[in-house]
Parts: sequence; C-alpha cells; structure tokens
Amino acid sequence: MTPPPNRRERPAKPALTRNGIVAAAVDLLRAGGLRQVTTRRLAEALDTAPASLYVYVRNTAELHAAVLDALLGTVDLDPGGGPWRDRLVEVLTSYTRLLLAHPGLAASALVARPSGPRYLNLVEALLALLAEGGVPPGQAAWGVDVLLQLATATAVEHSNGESEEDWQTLAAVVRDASPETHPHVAALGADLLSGPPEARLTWGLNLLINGIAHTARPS
Amino acid sequence: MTPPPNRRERPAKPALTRNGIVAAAVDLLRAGGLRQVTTRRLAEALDTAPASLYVYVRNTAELHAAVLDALLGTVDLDPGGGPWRDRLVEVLTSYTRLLLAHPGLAASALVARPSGPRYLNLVEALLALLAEGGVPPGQAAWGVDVLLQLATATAVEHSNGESEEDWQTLAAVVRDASPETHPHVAALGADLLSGPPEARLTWGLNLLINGIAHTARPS
DNA sequence: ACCTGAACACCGTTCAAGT
DNA sequence: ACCTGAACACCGTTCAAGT
Repeated sequence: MTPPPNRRERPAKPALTRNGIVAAAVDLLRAGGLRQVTTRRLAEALDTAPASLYVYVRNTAELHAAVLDALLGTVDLDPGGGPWRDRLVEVLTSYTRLLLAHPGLAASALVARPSGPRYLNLVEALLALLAEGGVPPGQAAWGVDVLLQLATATAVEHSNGESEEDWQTLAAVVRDASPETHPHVAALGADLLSGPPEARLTWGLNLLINGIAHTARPS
Repeated sequence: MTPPPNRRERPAKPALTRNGIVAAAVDLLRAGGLRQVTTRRLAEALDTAPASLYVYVRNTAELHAAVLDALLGTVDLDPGGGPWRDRLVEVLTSYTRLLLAHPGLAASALVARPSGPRYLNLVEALLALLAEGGVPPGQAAWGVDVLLQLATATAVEHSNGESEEDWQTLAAVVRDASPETHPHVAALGADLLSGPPEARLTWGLNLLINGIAHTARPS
C-alpha cells in the first residue's frame, strides 16, 4: 500500500503554465516588491529551473507587464454617482493608488507600454467618461495618454524607496535658493513643495481635463 | 636619464575626484547608454577598484543623478523671441530632447528627484516664463512639477529599447478591439496612436499650460 | 583619508543534453 | 515540446587590510 514513488505526500508540483507563472509572480510582488520578482526567485517558488520560465515568457519585461495587467483587474472602472469629471478623477486616482502600492511596477508601465486586456478596459472607461463630458473625440484620443502618463509618473515618483532623504535635500536646496540668482524659486519657496501628494494629483488631473477639453489639436 | 619609476610613459592616472568620476560616467553614458554606467565599468575606465568610488559617491542612484545634472547644462533656458508660451514649450522640449538622447536617464530622473544646481536653474527659468505669462504664482508653483513630469514621462516612454515591437502589439490590440465590448476604443481606432511624438508632446505641453493657467488650486 | 583585493550575495539569459 | 544543470557574463556593495 506504499504510494508509487511519483506520488509523494505533498502532491506533485502543478504543471507550469503562463498563468501559473504570472500568479506566482504576483504573490512574490505582494510579499516583497518588484525586486523579489526575479527569474531565479520565481523559479524557486515554482520549484523549477530559471530556464524553464523562458518557455512561457519572453523575458523579464514581458513578465512584469503581465503582472501589471493582472493587478489592473482591481481598479474600479465604474465608481458611484457624481459628475463625469469626478468619476474620471476617481478612476485615475484608483489606478495611481494601485501603482503606488507596488513600487517598481509603475516604472515598468512607463518603459514597456501595457497592452493587456485589463489595460484596454481602463482606456475604454476613460474614453467613455471623456465622451460623456462632451470632450471632442480627437482631443480625448490624445488626452487619455496624457492622463495615464501623469498618473504613472506620479506613482513612479512617490514609489521611491529613499524619498525621505531626497525630499529633505530638495527642500534644503529650495530653501537656500538665492533671491539674486533664483528670484522666482526664492519667492515661491516652500509653496513649490507644499500640499499633500493626493491634493497635488487631484489638482493635476483636473487641470489636465480642463486642458484636454479646451485645447485644439494641431491641424 | 631614465625617468624615475613612478613616472611612466602614460602619465600617472589622475587623482580621483567626484567631478572626475562624474565626467567619466558621462563619457560612458555617451558611448553606450546608461547600462554602461556601472560601478565596475566606471572603475575600470578610471583605472581603479569599484570600492574606491564609494569614497566620493554614496551609491549608483546618486551617481546617476549627478550625471543628469551635468548634462542639464546643455538645455537652452533662454530661447530666442516669440511669445512666452512658445518659449516655455521650447525649453521643455529641449529638456525632453536631452532625456530622449540618453535612454535610462529619464527613468532615474523620475525615481530620484533631481536637486542639483542645473536643475534649479531649469525650474527658475520655467517659473520666470509662467510669471511673464501672468499665471498665478500658486498655480505656477505646482504647475512646474506637472510640466516636468510630462516631459520626463514622455522621454521614459520613448527611450524604450524594444518599443517597435511593443508598439506593433499595441496597434494590433487597438485595431482588434471589439465594438461590442470596447466601443470607444473601436470608434477612435488608429487616432488613439496617431501623430508624431513631437506633435503629441507639443499639444500636451500646451494643454498643460492652459490647464495650469485656468485651474484654481484647492483651498 | 584613501585605496585595494577579495568576497558576499546576487542577477538575466543561453544552450546542450536529457525526457 | 518541455525541462534541467551548468555555464556565461555580469551586477552593487561591504569590509578587512594595507598605504
């Protein structure tokens, strides 16, 4: 009644699949950030050899893109009532929050343009809201990119591991700016760095929406 | 008449200095991109050991920031005549061009906030142009960040090594979008990806300026 | 104070060989 | 077709030891 040798106490490891690899990568990301998501660690987690992953994934960049698309499923594309404008800001803030929660992923979203199914859903939702607001289609088409760029760039900036020290340095540089050589910096002073990040993002998204709605594309 | 042993044909290697290290890093960058700027290669170029660099530079991120600030000296902060708006777009386009020329550097500018002297000059120039245009100071203070974010994010996106393939994939995804599930994407189609990058950047900067000038900050 | 050699603890990717 | 071990060609950073 001994089990056959290929049937151990812990059941045989599941067969490798692309989805399984991506799911394991998401687990690693949640556990310890994108820095943990390396081919070697991933292979270890899946109890296989690093080289085996290359059957399912072209390279690390593609893997990171797949991880992002999987996480994109958690973005709320249809938030409650309110004017279209507020809902648009809401969707984009939700997207930014997702990226902020996973340092490093935002940077990879900027370098390798996402093109997964969830990303397409996000773009569709943004276009629908812009159309609801009566934004001319051509401006909406180009505007979506700019909105997503601001959201992504904001996430990259704030998902900076050692930002505290950087920020102190920047604050000191601004504070010590000479009114002679840098009059505008000196005059504005702390206001250049004032305000909670969320307030700045919300303001940024609103000014973007205003600009997109009222700036004609070049002919 | 033999030269003393410490005086070889090739003169003794120059003493290590922070500036010398940064200059060598810029050379490596120009020669082969940011991927070449590693502590080991840099040490080899300077004919020293990797560990020696850590006397002058805290880590690789700080080194990259110093390289960026050195290059920032080439941005034209005071382009010819024309309305303030066009000059503002010109300065930011020049900054973007610099980042586009050095793939990887833009990403590091986003992750570690620059705070070098040249960067401060750039911010001062942007603030001066916004003031010239009569933009309220509070909006200018926050707006500068958004302008630089768009410029930097655009550079990161386009300084993608394998963008050609990514772009083809994205184009195919947009083309094949179902009018049932993604009506807006399907309707806009190719227009989502149309236009040369420079035209899109110029439009983006203009809409940003409009938005910054006409959107009140939250109270 | 500055510099070095050597080590520590890793990377992504390829490839011949096996099943 | 898929998986593996082993290798190739690297990384950043630290540290005891020298000068």
